[in-house]
Amino acid sequence: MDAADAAAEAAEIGEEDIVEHIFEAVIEQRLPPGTKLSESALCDAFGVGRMRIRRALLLLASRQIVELHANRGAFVASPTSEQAHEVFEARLMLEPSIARLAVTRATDAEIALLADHIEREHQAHHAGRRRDAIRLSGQFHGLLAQVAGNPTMMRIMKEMITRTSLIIGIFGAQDMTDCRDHDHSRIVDRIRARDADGAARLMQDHLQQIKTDLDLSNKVTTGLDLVSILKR
Amino acid sequence: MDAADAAAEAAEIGEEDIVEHIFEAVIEQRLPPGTKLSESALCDAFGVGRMRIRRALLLLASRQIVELHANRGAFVASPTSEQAHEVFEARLMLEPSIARLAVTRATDAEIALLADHIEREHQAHHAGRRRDAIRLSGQFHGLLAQVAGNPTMMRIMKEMITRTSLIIGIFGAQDMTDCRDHDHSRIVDRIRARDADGAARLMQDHLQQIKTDLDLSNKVTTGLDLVSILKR
DNA sequence: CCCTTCCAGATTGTTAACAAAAATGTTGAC
DNA sequence: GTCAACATTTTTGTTAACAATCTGGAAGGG
Repeated sequence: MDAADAAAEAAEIGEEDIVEHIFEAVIEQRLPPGTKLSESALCDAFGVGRMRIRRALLLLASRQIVELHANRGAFVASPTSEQAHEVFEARLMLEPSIARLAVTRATDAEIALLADHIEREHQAHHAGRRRDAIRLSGQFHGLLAQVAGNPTMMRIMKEMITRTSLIIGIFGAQDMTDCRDHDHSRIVDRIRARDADGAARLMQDHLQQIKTDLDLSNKVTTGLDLVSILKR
Repeated sequence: MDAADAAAEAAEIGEEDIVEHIFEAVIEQRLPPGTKLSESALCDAFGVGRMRIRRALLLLASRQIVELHANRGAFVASPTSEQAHEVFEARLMLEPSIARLAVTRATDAEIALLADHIEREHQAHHAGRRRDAIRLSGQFHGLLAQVAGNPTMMRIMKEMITRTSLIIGIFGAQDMTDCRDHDHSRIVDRIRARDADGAARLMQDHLQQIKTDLDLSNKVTTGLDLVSILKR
């Protein structure tokens, strides 16, 4: 259906669209880490030539969302526990500051938008729509970066959020729903109250919580590991 | 000579090398903003096929170092004053924290490396080797990110540093030597003293100083501007 | 029975020719 | 003489065929 959908769009489908599509799929954990992304498969999935796919994969690789192995193809990235540490360290540096900025710059309309987003998160969570809940949970952090009003930062955050999805897919407990929407709700409360320090601290606690919920001693699920495991 | 040099390497020259080379040239302000990067020129500059060049340009575009205009070609990016604001806002978020991390993690050997680097900055500055001074000044921030020990952050910082070079090229005064090496020296002093707060504050002041030295009311120097300027 | 070696199939990487678009230069009419 | 339309040239974008590499399995030997 993806193929039909994409083919229906027809006309012009740029590599940016493909990148966006794959980003979404990774965030929703429909593409687990280590999944092979063969060129021919993607070609008739999106109904475009090999060149576009190749460029899209290169862009995704430059964003650390896929890994390119020479003569072997493209695979959805499998972050190591070290990389997971890195990502959370970076997010802990950035996102409290982003929350501060959001407090400063959020218009009433944007606050309403955030509240609405949280409502949808809440609904998806209670309706058991796990996939939507995961996606919305990630998108909340992206929305916050958008409210902060810095496109450069947004781009960085989009990468971090997506990589976090991969990390949770590898190291997270199965019942874990990424972020609890309650944490998000409290952050928006602080934004509404124009409490920059409070929002920053809540964001820090929130990220710390997510990180400690992970089991960073687990190992990767990529093909190369099977080799090293089964070699014994 | 670049062509001969690159051709001499021969054998295998990956797109990463090309990207790195262009990064360096941009940091040293040998490639001013708006410079056209025609494929054929790059082809015989690096002695590789058009495909490699194309991939390198795409990677550079994904890092906001070059702009790709459809059917027009690739140009060295010309950040707007808004984008300049964004970059400094992001750096002001990141680098104080990076400085803190560096204080925590720097080994004695790394501190010696930083001191050595500053010495070279000092020499280049006083010898009037402007190009070297600019490059070393930028590299100091990269080195600090390296000491902080987070590759993900290093990648982000490399992009920020390079974009800052472009920004200074557009909005900076001609006599401006990017960062004064004295600021860097004081930061390393704080690292040596294991004073995280001090290092972070100095870094913040340092970046703020650079930003206020810019004249962000200037306009771009790209081809499109000539049109609007000469139209009168 | 297991291991190594080799071959067929499939997939990726590269090259070259081709198509399309933009920039440039020229001609002709007003 | 100036402007506009047209033709040429250059540059970028795309496609398709070709080459190189890896995967998986089968055959052969230990």
